[in-house]
Amino acid sequence: MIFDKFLLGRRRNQLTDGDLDALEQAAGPFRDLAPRTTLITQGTPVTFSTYLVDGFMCRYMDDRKGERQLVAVHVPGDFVDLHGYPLKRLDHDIASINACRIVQVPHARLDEIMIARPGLSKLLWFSTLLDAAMHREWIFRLGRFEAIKRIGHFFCEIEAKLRAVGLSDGSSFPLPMTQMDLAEACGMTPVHVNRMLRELRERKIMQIRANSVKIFDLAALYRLCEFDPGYLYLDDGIAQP
Amino acid sequence: MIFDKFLLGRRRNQLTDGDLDALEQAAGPFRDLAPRTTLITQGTPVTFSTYLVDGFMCRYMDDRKGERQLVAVHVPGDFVDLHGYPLKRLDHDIASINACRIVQVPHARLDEIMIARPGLSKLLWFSTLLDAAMHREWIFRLGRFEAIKRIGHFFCEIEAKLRAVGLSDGSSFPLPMTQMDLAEACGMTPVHVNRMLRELRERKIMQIRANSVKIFDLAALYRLCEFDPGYLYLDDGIAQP
DNA sequence: CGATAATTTGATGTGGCTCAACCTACGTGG
DNA sequence: CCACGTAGGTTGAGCCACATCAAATTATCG
Repeated sequence: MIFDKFLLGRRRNQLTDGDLDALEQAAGPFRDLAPRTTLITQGTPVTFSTYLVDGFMCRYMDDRKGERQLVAVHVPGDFVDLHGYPLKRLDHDIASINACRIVQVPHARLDEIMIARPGLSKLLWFSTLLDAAMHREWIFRLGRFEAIKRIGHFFCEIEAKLRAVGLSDGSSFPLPMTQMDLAEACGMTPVHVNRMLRELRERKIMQIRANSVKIFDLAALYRLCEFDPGYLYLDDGIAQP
Repeated sequence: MIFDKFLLGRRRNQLTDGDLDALEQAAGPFRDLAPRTTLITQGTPVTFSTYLVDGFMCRYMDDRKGERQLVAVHVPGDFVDLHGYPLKRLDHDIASINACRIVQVPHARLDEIMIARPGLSKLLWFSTLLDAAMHREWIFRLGRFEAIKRIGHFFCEIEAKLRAVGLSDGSSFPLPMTQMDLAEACGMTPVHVNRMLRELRERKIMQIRANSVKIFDLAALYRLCEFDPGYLYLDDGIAQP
């Protein structure tokens, strides 16, 4: 079962057995990625899409001075660059954060799915729009939140996504990101990330160390960052604080 | 010809006459919207999607204190909330900026298109992913650019989009946004927007007044904001500075 | 165990915010 | 056709959140 986490927590029940079979048939073999490996470079034409089986990946853009901004962080069960199928080339880079396992689906196979399986096609489309919804929330966060809320909100999102696929129990979860990574995700400097993490720790809300996050008070974290998981389009009951 | 601007400048030639007919058949009658009218409210289930024939619209989210962040600005030829079709409800509000003309397409008709026209379906999917690509650029802009580049980059994007549908000649175009709107789009205060606009004026790069933007030196503007229109997925030759 | 990456802390600078006033354009009604 | 109200735009003064720079401390791993 390669796609056992795909859309888990989100309309998974609309995937028929036939749909799942079609996906499994379309997928290539498992591939392992070393940590911090660039998989796709901006602008290069792409002919397959990548599904993340295990590990964490990210998408990012660099400016002229080499300053990096993450635009997405991906967890197991995510179709990392399914948007590359209609787009044909990507406007950003994609890389692993830690050691990852992926499978790749050739776009030619997706063409067959588009013709034969409109229901599955619509769900694939839906999954790319989830990313767009998260993009919007990131815009909101960067445009209107101060540093501590930006960081906190980011953790809320990752926690909710991981919970949906069974990788968080609401009080702790793995996260192989450095403070530099967090800074690149939240539009701030690593130094300031460090100070904000200290504040979250001192306020007994949460703590991050050794690639693992501990949440002491998820309700307080939600409150602090005005977190409302509606934009993640999760099935009811998932991601309550 | 309702959809004469749809995907103009972007793979328009992949739309067959049959595809266009199917779209025209699916669309309801013209509808006129007064300026500053909310069309869709966050969270409400949607059963149709809106295509913008004329005017400017925007999508936005508000925080607890009522501070607003725009997440997209739409121009004629945009399918404003096509993403509502797979998503079924929206995570943000949609409103007109000035007086707009729209048509609406029931989602039931899009279901028929998904079954009968995989090629058109893929182009519709593509058009929603254009918005996602713009979202990513907004994230980048908010996370890594200082105020003057944020504003300038926003103008570059709007100009390029308008040029693709024939509404800008590269040196001037209509834009019915107030400085407050610009502030909400660029994650800053109206006061600071005003100062940055003054700087752009004094540096003889561009000027905005009476709902109209004049660009004195587009190449300089591109240079200032590191603008690269690649993420707009325009056909070659459009949007050169 | 030494090299290297990551985290932590302090001191100082500044871009953009806040608050407050004033100015200008424009639509409406007397 | 002018008086007035209102929305939008402009400017100044002071302040603060976050950046920058620099250095020390602590993990991590071959």
